Amino acid sequence: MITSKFPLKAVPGRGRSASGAGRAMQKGQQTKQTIVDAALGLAAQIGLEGLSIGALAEVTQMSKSGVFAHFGSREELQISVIREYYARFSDEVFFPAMDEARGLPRVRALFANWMKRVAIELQSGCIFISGAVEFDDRPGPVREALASSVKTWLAAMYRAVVQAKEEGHLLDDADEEQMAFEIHGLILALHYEARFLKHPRSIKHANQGFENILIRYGKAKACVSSPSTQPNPGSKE
Amino acid sequence: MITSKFPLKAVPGRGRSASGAGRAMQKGQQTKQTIVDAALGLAAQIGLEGLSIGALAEVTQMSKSGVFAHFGSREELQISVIREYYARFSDEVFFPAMDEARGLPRVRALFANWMKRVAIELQSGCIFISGAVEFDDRPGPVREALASSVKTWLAAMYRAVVQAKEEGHLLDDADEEQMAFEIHGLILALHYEARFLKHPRSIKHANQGFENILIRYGKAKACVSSPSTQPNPGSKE
DNA sequence: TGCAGAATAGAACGATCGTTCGTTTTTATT
DNA sequence: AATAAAAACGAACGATCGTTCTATTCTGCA
Repeated sequence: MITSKFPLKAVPGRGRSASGAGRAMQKGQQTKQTIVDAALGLAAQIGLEGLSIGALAEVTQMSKSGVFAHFGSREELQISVIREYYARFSDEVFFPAMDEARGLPRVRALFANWMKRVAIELQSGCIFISGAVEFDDRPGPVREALASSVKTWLAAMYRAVVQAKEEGHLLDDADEEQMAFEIHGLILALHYEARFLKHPRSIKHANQGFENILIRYGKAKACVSSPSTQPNPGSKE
Repeated sequence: MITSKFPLKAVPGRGRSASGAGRAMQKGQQTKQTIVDAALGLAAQIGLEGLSIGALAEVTQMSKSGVFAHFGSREELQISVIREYYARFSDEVFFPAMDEARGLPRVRALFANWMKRVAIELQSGCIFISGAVEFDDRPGPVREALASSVKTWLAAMYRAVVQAKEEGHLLDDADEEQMAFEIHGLILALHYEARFLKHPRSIKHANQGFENILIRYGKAKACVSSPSTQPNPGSKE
């Protein structure tokens, strides 16, 4: 399913056995990917903490110990799930938006893809959101892996906002960090009200909220809302 | 600790034993309150799903069965915790704000108290937020109790915004539902970035975000930010 | 001071959890 | 086809979970 490689992707060449110079490993990585896929779907519904090796074994039609052997611990399984989620998130949210022109168009694309990922897509939840709540008081490697992924993504969004200001799309007094915070809030409110409260107008509210942020921070001429018809897509990265 | 009664407070007169006309019940309710207090503190840290009767027994220095007997099921314990949280939330956020003048001052007070409750207060989390993530895919009476409490509170905030528009404090084209959504987003972003990411400027961002919402929706003359010095506190309710 | 009933304790249940270990099957290479 | 490593299984472990049951302690009222 995944089509490209990412900084946080699992490194293949770090097997536990120090014997030999790593010759054959095919079937293992393959079923491990199957397990992680199933785990990701499970974690999106019941959370990272709700992930159980027993339930995972049932879904994948394997034995508990067979599943367990691929990770060595439950925490390592959770971390693998986080890495996989980060990879898919990058694939669906970040990279497609890089095709848009630097500045406001790219910020628009990032927000739109983010929204699609968080609430519109399937009925599964976002583990960047559920995980934050589960691990905000629970230190350890899982929390660190999650926080690292989230920070990377939020920093990417922040960077896009900074570029928008550099490109002259935002007012001179625009606080980029503040703007990124408010955008984040819209996504969180969307996730909360759409998924938990089943509020039918959440998507509209999130979109309108984004436009309001642009009314506050954007220069008037840059506030047209058709991101797909940009005149100059070939600007350098 | 709780000083007043609330609509969602536990009803005292529904004991399980149908025998007799319910004469004496003092110690029971008292220790039940102790248990709920401890459970609330525990749930605020590890979530409603993380609540375990065993851990609760340890904290309260009671036996598991002794704790259990007060609720009859884990779900009933969770619901009791939700009711208690709702009561405290009302005490600390809603009712104090009712002393402020109808309209924008009251909206300001509600937001300020909400912020205090969610992030500034102790290091415990907000179960209205963590619970939403835990139960957004888990139907049942606990989810219903939680959603009911949250909806009651969000409706109260929405009502205050509607009143602010009625009082002429907001622009005529202001969408009250939209504005309440954006305010909710600020609180959620504050909770996320302060608690999980430990971001030091989250509180400032939330406050600034609120001011930005007022810039968008409020009439200029009503945008002064000193809610405690209102000229007419004696307007009718 | 008794006495009924409420409140708590204690032990045990079946289930599930993550994990360990020894064995067996499957895989990839010679 | 033979072989060694990798992969998966199956059973069991100690722990903890929510819950049930019976017995004991405590409380409030006559």
